[in-house]
Amino acid sequence: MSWTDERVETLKKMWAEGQSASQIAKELGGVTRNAVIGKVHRLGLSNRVGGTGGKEDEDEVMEAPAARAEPVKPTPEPVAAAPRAPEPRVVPDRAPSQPAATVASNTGVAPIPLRKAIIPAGQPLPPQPSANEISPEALASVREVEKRAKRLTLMELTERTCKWPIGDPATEDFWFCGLPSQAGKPYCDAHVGVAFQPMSARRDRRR
DNA sequence: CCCTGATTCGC
DNA sequence: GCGAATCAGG
Repeated sequence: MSWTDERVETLKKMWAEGQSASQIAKELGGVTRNAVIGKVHRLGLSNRVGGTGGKEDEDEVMEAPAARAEPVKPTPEPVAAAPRAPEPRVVPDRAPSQPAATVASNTGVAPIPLRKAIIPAGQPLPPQPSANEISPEALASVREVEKRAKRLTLMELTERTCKWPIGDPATEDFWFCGLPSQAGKPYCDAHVGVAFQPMSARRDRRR
């Protein structure tokens, strides 16, 4: 494989989107993440944005919120014709017994009724009658994480990537979280927090 | 061990 | 220019 204009373009785009070198390599195919990183450097776009010089994979809740009232990434490109203004979010109907079981065997046929659970991606999330069984902390955490979701497709999921579905399965605005889910669990920490809850917590929150 | 990007250096 | 090997780190 060689770096055709098209492939370079994909590389630039994905790198700008914050995708990891390995993900870009997977997308392109025929190259390793090393190749991607090498190319990235040769293209002179090593520093993602701003140039914090920081490493990667910064967990937790940001660091040093100092003088920062503007988003870090202004998104230079308008992307395609994707009117993702409101960007509806689906709150998966989680159940300890078979959470998002539709994921594993998802053949495109998704639970349509979920559409009812669509909520606007607003800042304050008022106590919802249906989703109020989830702790506010967990919800906040999830929203935060989903911003940084790897946006994996069904095919890209592995044993250690979060399989939490995000978006509307009926549209193109659908992907899987994809963040690390190490402990052999199907979800990342944030989503595990929403998917699995202690019985006591559920009962306490119950009316 | 999983993963990340950064750098080196023979090709 | 390319990218595997290696380094440094979470």
